[in-house]
Amino acid sequence: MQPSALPPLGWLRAFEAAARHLSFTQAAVELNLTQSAISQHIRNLEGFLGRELFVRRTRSLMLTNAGVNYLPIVREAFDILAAGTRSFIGGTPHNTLNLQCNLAFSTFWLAPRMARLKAAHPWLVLNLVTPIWDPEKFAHTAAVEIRFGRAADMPATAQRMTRDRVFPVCAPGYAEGAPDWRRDPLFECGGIMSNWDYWVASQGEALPPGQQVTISSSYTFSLTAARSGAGLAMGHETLCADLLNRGELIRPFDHEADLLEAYFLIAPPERDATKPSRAFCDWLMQEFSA
Amino acid sequence: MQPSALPPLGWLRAFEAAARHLSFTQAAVELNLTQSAISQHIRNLEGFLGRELFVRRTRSLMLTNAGVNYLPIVREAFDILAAGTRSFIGGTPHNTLNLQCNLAFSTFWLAPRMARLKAAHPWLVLNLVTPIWDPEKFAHTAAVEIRFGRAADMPATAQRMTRDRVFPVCAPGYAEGAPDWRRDPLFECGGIMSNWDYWVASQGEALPPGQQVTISSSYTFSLTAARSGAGLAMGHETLCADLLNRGELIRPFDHEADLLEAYFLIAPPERDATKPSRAFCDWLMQEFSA
DNA sequence: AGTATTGCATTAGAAAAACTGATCCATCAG
DNA sequence: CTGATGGATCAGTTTTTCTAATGCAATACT
Repeated sequence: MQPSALPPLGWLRAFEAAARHLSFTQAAVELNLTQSAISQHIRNLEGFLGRELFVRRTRSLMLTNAGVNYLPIVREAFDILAAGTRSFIGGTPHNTLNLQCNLAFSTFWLAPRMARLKAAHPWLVLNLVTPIWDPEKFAHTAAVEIRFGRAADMPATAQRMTRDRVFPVCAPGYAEGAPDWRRDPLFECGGIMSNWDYWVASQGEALPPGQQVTISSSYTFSLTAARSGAGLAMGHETLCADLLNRGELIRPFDHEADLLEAYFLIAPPERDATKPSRAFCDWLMQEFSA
Repeated sequence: MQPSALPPLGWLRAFEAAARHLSFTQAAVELNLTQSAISQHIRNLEGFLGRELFVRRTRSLMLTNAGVNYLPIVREAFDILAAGTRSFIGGTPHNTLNLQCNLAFSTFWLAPRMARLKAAHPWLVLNLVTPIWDPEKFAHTAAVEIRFGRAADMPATAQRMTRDRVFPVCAPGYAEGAPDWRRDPLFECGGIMSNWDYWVASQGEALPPGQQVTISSSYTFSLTAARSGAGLAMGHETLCADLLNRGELIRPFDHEADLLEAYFLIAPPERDATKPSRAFCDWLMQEFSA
């Protein structure tokens, strides 16, 4: 982060207010300043950014395109700071939870259980953040994060939620009911240890030299490929449970192995948890223990 | 927004740096200030918030619990401002796109097509923001938003993507192939016009007085209910296409009606679009025209 | 047309803040 | 016991922010 790349808060605040009112004078009233101060702040900000933010016509004020694009950025940052600071100071308790998790968990585990969550905590507003193809970026955003990986890679506060098994899965009618992992197309997602090599090795065998595995960047893709009948994917017990139950996927082989990774819950320490984060975490742990 | 509830940017910056280095002196070096200045800023911030942020022990510095909780808020706001401002000024071009859309679109349309997107733009990093049970909160965050609703409710810049039809859907084996919308459980999501009443009325009939519709807060829920064999849901052509193709849902009745709502793409104006947003929007429109 | 009004720009100076440098104090290492 | 480390404090300076007064251009009104 290059902190020097940030304009002073006051300039931004002036910009935000002026953009909202489309009037420097009005903005000045709102911020308890003079119109002169607003004018200067805007000018400074424009100088800083190297672009005009407003079109000043004699009687009316308009945002330039640049202004239109910059406004949401500023708003967002303010919202976060304001909401965070307020709830921190002890003002309005928020009922919104920012939750970060990966696409596969969101699609195959969370989405089907959303109705249950809603039933348990009707007041809870969830905001789901799903970084795709960028698992490294652990958002500062989210109050609660669900992360997939090995225990060793987790921070000390992470709580293990799952203890999975892995096994191949495919579409019901695939290969007329006679799939063969030695020949058929195999799918898996990159960056995890519990892959085809691992499963095959766990029964004392090895993939034939010619047998290639298609590696995708998200678990969702490989599961989707298998579901659409493209081949065999390595299934994780927890995420596949629903699909197996509904008969959208089947297990063509009996052999299964331990999933070396697991889903972990990373949440603020108990005593500082907010109401939404506590409610969600409790619900989550309960779902997993059931 | 109560702007007076925000501490000055400088204080926060000092806090962020000090928390990172766990040292006022180090933070001072990073920010090109004196240790004295950092110390004062932190003290001011602590006074403002009414809580201690650090535990000062003679030789070492620790964050308090309050500090630990406040840090992510500050980081997040900075990240947004820094990233936004930087890309705005024309520094590092970002390859990340923040996209906001609802859960149903994300689950039933986007997720299955993610592999295609990845193939078309391998460099693109997507960050999906899915507000659940709070459709009103249009994130300022997202550079691109996909919003569902009536044309009249959209901003002028919104681009219509879909022109859908609605029709009932249910699980393949439901009611032994003889479903009856006059009697069976009906599901729909609240807040949209193209509901059961509308579809029934469009063929000149009316729901029997006793016939109740279960209203859920998200389209995903009602579709999931139907898919699991709980009853009949009102299907939208675009979102159900995949499920119908895969045979997970069927259309028990022929009659269909126009979907009064549609999905709209809300994106920055062409000339100010960033590379990721342009790439994504182009891909999206192409998918829909195909 | 002439005048009043509205609204942003500009300037100089006052007020407030941020910052520094010197110094103090507590703790820890040796 | 002594020196070094690292934060706290304070007085004074520098910088930024803000105001008040004024100017200017365009519109509204008579």
